[in-house]
Amino acid sequence: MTSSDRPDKKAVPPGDMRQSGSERRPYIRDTEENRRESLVAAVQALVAEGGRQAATVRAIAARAGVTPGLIRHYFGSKEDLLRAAYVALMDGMTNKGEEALDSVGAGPAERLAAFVAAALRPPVLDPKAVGLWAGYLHQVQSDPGLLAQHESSYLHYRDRLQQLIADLDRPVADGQLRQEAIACNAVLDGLWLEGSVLPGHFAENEVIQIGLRSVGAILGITLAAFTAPAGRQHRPGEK
Amino acid sequence: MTSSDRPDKKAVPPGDMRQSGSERRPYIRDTEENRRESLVAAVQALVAEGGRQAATVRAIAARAGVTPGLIRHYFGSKEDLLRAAYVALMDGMTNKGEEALDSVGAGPAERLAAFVAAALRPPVLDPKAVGLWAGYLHQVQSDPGLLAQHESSYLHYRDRLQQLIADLDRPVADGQLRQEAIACNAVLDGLWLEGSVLPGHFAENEVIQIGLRSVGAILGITLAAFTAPAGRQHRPGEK
DNA sequence: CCGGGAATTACACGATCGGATAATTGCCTA
DNA sequence: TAGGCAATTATCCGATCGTGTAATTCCCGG
Repeated sequence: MTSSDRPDKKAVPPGDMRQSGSERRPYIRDTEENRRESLVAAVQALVAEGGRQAATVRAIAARAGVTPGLIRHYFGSKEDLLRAAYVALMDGMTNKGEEALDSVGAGPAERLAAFVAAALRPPVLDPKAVGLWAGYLHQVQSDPGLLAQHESSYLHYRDRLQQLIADLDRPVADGQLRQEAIACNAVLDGLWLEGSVLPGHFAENEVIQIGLRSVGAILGITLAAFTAPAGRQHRPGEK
Repeated sequence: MTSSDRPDKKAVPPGDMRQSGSERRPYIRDTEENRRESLVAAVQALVAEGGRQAATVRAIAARAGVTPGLIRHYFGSKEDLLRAAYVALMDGMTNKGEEALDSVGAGPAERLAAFVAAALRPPVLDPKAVGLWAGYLHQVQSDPGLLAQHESSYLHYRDRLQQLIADLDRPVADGQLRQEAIACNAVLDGLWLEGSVLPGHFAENEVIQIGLRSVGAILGITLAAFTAPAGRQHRPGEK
């Protein structure tokens, strides 16, 4: 439907890119790493915006600035590329929490609060991120390899959360930590979902405040209701 | 002349359905309502299992036991059918909570607990339901009509939850109910998500117990940790 | 500065998609 | 019970999908 991609035959190139005689498109060689990253980024952008159906080989190639043949050259097939893009997504998501812990003090409650807040603001809380996650859901449910990857990432994130909870100096019963981690993780997931799908229904930092208050209530403590640190945790390499 | 004398039609039927002479498939007339419901149900099943990409006109028709032409006959286009299926989905989801309240006592805490538990067990907590929801996410984000429908359903559900919270006899501050409703709704959403995507990671009724405990902690009360009522709330007309 | 080979593009093909239109048939009614 | 018409099916069509395969071009090592 998109008239932006080139038809199969060189019937009439739109006239904007290549003007005159049917000359072959010039190109520059690039490293394998760069090309793979470009293609993965293109897939993530397309899936986030329009779902899996929007990630056609021609659209991916156009977004990455190459021709469709490269997809098959660097990845065995379109399916392999989608798999690689999902793995890259999960790695990036889980790393965001770790990054938030680097630039904060050593107090257990403070660190937990920073972890919670990081999950409830961009770039994690973002309509694009939810779209990307949703676009991959069916593939995760059907592909055993991706399901294992998802389980691993989920448990890793939850274990990190549980460790932060355990670092608080509270008397805990047996098996209590696990259920608290599940509950707090659910709060983060739910707020992430609602805040991303329906932005505009929440005031600035309201989602973060609710998250901190709820996690604190579940754990029986009071988390610092500190508002946005405003640009402190921006790190090179992030968007 | 591409050796495809039979473009679309089954050049060689697998031999299971229609056997020999090309006789026209017999059919029975049905009411408009039944046909629409069949098509909507087929769409929901296909989207839940394989995402939007699996809901092709041919697959939908096959699932509904008709031929693709009927889709265009009863709905203007495939897109219109998908829209109708989404509206039906949201209506069904929000009604599930109301149904759970019909078969329970009048105590405010008891009613809230029933509402929470209903959201955390089948048919609401179900991998298919999450798949269906995810399959529609991009359409919701892009289609203004569907976004309005989603907002309406979401707010209706949250208001119902807030009303149940308000019915508890507690001293509440100004604006507290809204944030509590958002937080409790987030807990339900998050547990619904995790429990559906990763079944098997939680023991029987564990999700419900965590949900009751978390909602209780957020509201500062203690919800009855009652386990499964085991078949009491099954209602005629439910699947 | 110039060959050689890998990187990249170009092109073609079969499958399938959503949609349009014509043909047929089941069923209500008179 | 026969006629008529809406319901349903059958068939075709252009577009686009993913993927092979051949042609071309950039770039590095000598």
